[in-house]
Parts: sequence; C-alpha cells; structure tokens
Amino acid sequence: MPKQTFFNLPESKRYNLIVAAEKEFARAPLSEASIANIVKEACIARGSFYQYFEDKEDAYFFLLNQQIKERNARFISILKENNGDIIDAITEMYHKLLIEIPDENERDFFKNALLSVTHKVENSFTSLFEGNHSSEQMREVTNLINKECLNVSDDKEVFHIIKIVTAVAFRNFVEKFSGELSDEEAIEIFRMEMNLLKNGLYKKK
Amino acid sequence: MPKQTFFNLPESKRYNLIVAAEKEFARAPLSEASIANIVKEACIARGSFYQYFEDKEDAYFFLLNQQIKERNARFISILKENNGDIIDAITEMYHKLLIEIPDENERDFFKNALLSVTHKVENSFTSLFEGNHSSEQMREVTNLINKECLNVSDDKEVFHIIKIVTAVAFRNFVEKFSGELSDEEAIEIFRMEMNLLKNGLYKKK
DNA sequence: TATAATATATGACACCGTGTCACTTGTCAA
DNA sequence: TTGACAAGTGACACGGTGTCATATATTATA
Repeated sequence: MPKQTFFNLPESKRYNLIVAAEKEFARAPLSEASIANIVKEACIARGSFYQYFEDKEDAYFFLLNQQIKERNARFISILKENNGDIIDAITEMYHKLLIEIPDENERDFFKNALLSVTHKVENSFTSLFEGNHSSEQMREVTNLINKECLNVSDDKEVFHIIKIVTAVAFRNFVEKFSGELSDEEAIEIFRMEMNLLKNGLYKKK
Repeated sequence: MPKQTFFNLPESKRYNLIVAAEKEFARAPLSEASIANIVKEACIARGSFYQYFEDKEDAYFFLLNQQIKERNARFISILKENNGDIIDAITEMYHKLLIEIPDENERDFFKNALLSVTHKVENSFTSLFEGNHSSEQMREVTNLINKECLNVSDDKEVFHIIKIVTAVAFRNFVEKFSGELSDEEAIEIFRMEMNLLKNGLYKKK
C-alpha cells in the first residue's frame, strides 16, 4: 500500500501522479516500466516517489486494485440484474469489457496487466472471489448467486464453480488481448465455452 | 532460440551451463534471476553467455520449453493409457506432477515459472494445445481423444473443451504452488472441479 | 508573532545488472 | 607454418533502483 504521505497529498498533485503512473504502466509492462519516466511525467523528484510508495510494485498494484475495485462493483450489479445467473453475468461482463473500455490508456494498462500475468496480478483480477469459500467477501457473492439452477450440493461447490468460471473467463481475456481475434469472434468463443460449462463437458449418462 | 555456438559446445560444457541456469531460475523468478549468477556458477565469462544466448529470456524459454516437451510427451502416453478420456488423463497428470517431481531444483523451477506467469510462460505450459483447432499438433491430440463420451458436435468444440480443462488445471497448479495446500487437499479439489466440468455446472433440464 | 517540531521535497550518489566490444585464445585446413 | 575463422574474455558504458543528507514547507506551541 502507498504510504500515508501519498494520501495526504493535495488532490491535484495526487491525481497528476496517478495519471503519470498509469501512462507509464500502459506504455510498458511492470518489469519494463521505469520510475524515471513516472517522475519525469509527473514533474516530481525521484526521491518524492519513494515518499509515496514503497517501490514500483507498490504503485502498480495500488493502481491495478483501484481499477479492479470498480470492475468488481460493476460485476456485483450485473449479477443482480441477471438474477444470480453467474454464467450469464460473466458473459455480459466480458461483453461489456471488450466493447466499452473507452480510454486508450486504460485499455493498454489492462492489456499489459493481462499479458504479463504475474501471480499477483492474476490474484488482483480474481480478487472478488479471493480467499476460501467461507471468507466474508465470498459469502456476499455466494449469497447473490442463484443456486436453483446449479448442479451443486453445498456452498463449497458453489465456490469451485466460481473458480472454474473465473479461470476460463480469465484465459479468454488473455487470448483476446494477445491474439488477433475480433471482438465478435472473441465473444462467440466465450459464449461457446460458457455453454459447454453449463451443460457439462461429458454426455449425460 | 540459443545461437548455433551453444549447440556447437562440447556436451559437458553445455550441460554445466544448463545446470547452472536451471539453478538460478529455480532460485529466483525470471525477472530477478541474474546472468552474473549463472556465469559464476558455470565458470564462464559474462561475454560467453551472450555468445550462446540472445539474452536472459532466450536462455529461460529454452530451458522451460525443454522441460515442457518432456511433460507433453508424457501426457500423450497417459492419454492413451486412459483410452482417450481427457479428464481422467489430466487428473492423472496432475497427480503425478505433484507427487513425483523428484528434483528440488526442478520443483522450484516450475514453481517460479507458475507463480510469475507471463503470458509467454503460460503459452509454454499449454503449448501442447497451441494454435487453433486445425493445427497439426492439435489434430494429433484431438484424434487421441475419446469423443464417445463428450458432449460435442464437432472437433471445434473438442478444442474448446481442451482449452477449458487446461485453464482450470493450470489455475489449480498455480494455487497449489502458491498456497499452503497439502498434496492431498490439492488433489481432492482438482478432482471435485473436474467432476463439475464433466457433469456440467448447471442442472440438467 | 517567534520559534520549535514535524512533515515533505529534493537530487546527487552508491550500487547493481545488462549488453557490447576490442581484444585474446583456440582450432583447423591449406 | 600460416592464415582464417570460431570461441572466449572481462572491462566498460549505460541505465535503473533505492537511499540519504540536506533544504524547504507546514503546523503546533508559547
């Protein structure tokens, strides 16, 4: 987490710094991004950067988690709109993310995050479903989910269904961002895989 | 790919270098591994390293792909033993990888690879199923798979089933290596998720 | 208001890692 | 023996990180 000093900063200065950092992390993946570029863009001294953040990672994960938090909130409301149908909800989410990420910077930021997926980054992306099946946040999501249609006997299995759906969705994002798939193709593939998940990979006996 | 010079090397020298590199990449993830350590361990000059490899990544992905190639071959034979049942095969593979990776070095090497999963690393891991559903390698695997029991209408869907199973398996590996799960817990979870995939996440109508 | 105490800002610097290059050493064919 | 080419070498330039002594600003206190 950023240091207190960062949060004490006057709004506009903090904003400038965030914008500068986002720009750098959109330009290059974490390992290639440089603090020199960030401080130059934000017009602050190198030493100041270290007043605000522990290091590069600290700044990076602060930004990433900020972004993800917004997405998570949006997912919750989409899940409600879809009456707790997790696969329909995640399909809508996928669709929206592909066609509605507006800002070029934001898009490249996500792209870099997805393509150089450290374990930590992946955890950020799936943070909504973090921890084990009995964590606080997990309960909230589990409660929202319509279990009527799910092929489960307890909440633990619901948790694993979420994990499965998330893993597959995540992989689809990575492929969309790395490959030359059009939005339409990507969404079609996503739908197909979600249907396979719904109905089962094996024939009913 | 390593340069020709590397392949011209006398066996024992090449072997030493490989061992030294593996040791370093087991010690630290790619971004933190240092060429200085490799050349020191291998007792060669820094300049020599650059005679053999383009850079650190070049050496890394050469080693990783070598390892993965062996695993892939093993997976093919396991798939045959399981009469083309992809989920049974991948479950056995998972089981074997957890309990039979013998060498401490090799184990840490994999662990680092999985935890700092760049997109390239992930692609190496799933290279067996690389390309689209009509690629040469993909056909070989698809042909091995027993489609009798699969809930599919064409080979394209088989391809996506493979993608799904792989994504879920991959995530399980990452979690096993990052978390504090015992081998038994990890395998139990893996089995549960594979069963959910087989039977479908949603109830049959 | 004056002064002390504390918080913030700064950039030079030590340190470390990368990739290069001019040079040395080895090999092998003529 | 010699020349040509392949392989080996390590000093070095460059660039990035994180630190620290010092300067400046802000706030508290008398």
